[in-house]
Amino acid sequence: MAELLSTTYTRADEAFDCLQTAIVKGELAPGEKIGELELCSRFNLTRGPLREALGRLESRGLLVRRPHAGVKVVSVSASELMELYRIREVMEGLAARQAAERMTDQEIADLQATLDTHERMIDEAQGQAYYQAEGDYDFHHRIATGSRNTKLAQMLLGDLYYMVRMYRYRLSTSTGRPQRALGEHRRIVEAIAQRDGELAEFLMKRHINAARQNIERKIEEGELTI
Amino acid sequence: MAELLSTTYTRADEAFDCLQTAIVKGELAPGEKIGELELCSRFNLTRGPLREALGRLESRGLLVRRPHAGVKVVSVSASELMELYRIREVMEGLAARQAAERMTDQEIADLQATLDTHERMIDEAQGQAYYQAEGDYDFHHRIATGSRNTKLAQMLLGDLYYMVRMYRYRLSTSTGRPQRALGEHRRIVEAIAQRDGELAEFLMKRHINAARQNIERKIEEGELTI
DNA sequence: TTAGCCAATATTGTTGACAATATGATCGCT
DNA sequence: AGCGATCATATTGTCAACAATATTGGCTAA
Repeated sequence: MAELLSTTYTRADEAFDCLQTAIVKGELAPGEKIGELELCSRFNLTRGPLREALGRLESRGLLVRRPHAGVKVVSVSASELMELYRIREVMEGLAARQAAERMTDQEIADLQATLDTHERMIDEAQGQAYYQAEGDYDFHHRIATGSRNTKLAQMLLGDLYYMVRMYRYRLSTSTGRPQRALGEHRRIVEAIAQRDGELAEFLMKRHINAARQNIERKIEEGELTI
Repeated sequence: MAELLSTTYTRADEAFDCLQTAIVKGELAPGEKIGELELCSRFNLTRGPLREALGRLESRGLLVRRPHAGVKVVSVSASELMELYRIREVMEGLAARQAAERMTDQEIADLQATLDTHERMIDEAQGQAYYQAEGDYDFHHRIATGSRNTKLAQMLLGDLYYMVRMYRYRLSTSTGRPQRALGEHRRIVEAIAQRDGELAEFLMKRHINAARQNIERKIEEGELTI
């Protein structure tokens, strides 16, 4: 189960994907100190590719490595998670502004269709979890790529989202407010459709700020523990 | 020339540093396809640590790797360089705002002293190049760390700065305007000293925006070619 | 009893050899 | 003569053994 992609898929890539999803899904607990050979047997890998993957993961900030002492998954504190949302706020605001300037009409139409799908899922109620977990990231993913800013998309999709998703899985109890979030999404897309970059940036920043405050409040109320 | 740091320094770290500085200084030209064994002989390394370093560099976006085809240094177009400045604008704006809220009085005093040093260097005229190359990054570096936002500092210092510095070296003819930049720096520090985060963010964004427009203009005038 | 030191051990870092694959040139065919 | 396929080569990907080092447990001494 490897040669599915047209481009050749090396063992190191496989190791990287396995470890990344394992960390994101919480199968490797934060703060857990884990040995290389244990990881090898667990994912049927050999140490060479594994070490290369570990280097990449470390450079992405998902784990830390002390020489001769082993690797351990990063444990992000509540305050650090809030800092991630501050970064998302400004970066996704920029992405929304540039997306308003550069997305094609077709992409915008697809984005609106995506929101329709999300709405149906929310109406069918059982889709709440899906909406929060996947739908939300689908929306933000499209805007990041729509910005046509390669490095921006790379940083958002490659670095930040995995850190945030890691905690979305952990505090799996959906953070609520799907209807309100959908409304915010709709207004952002409207601004993009009207090519109003300034408004799109403002709305996106406020949207992420609201999500941050929502999580912050739940943490303070003790509903979520990190 | 290796065991200088208190923490143990592995060959992979050495390889990573060597390659990174080589790329930044332009010793490895962008677009250049380079073999692993050539890199090994050039930096007195063996392939294991080298490959680990290559993985890290790739994940940071400084080079691309195609399986069985070799690595090549990324070549950033002029428009992509401008996109990097857009990202810097929002991220460093956030850094300035958080620095205004969180830097200690001592750190702010040090920052002001740093600017005095820069001013002396500019007055002594020959320091122009230094100021632009190192002094500017010293200033931005201090603010990034002063934000107390670990991930933000990591992304700015680890990813963006190396990409930008890479082109600062290339278009080595100092991009000019040191006096104006120094004045902008001073005003940013004043806002931080007054704990006015909103103003600090505004001034920082305008500062970076000005730097971007300056480069953009020089490129259009043909003074700089990328 | 506890604190500090030392050694054994297990883990990581490194190395060199082996296997798989993309590239480039040569040869044959149209 | 131009184009395509095939094969040799060189480079990368992978593996397993060796060396170096941090940790852990035990021991000694205060």
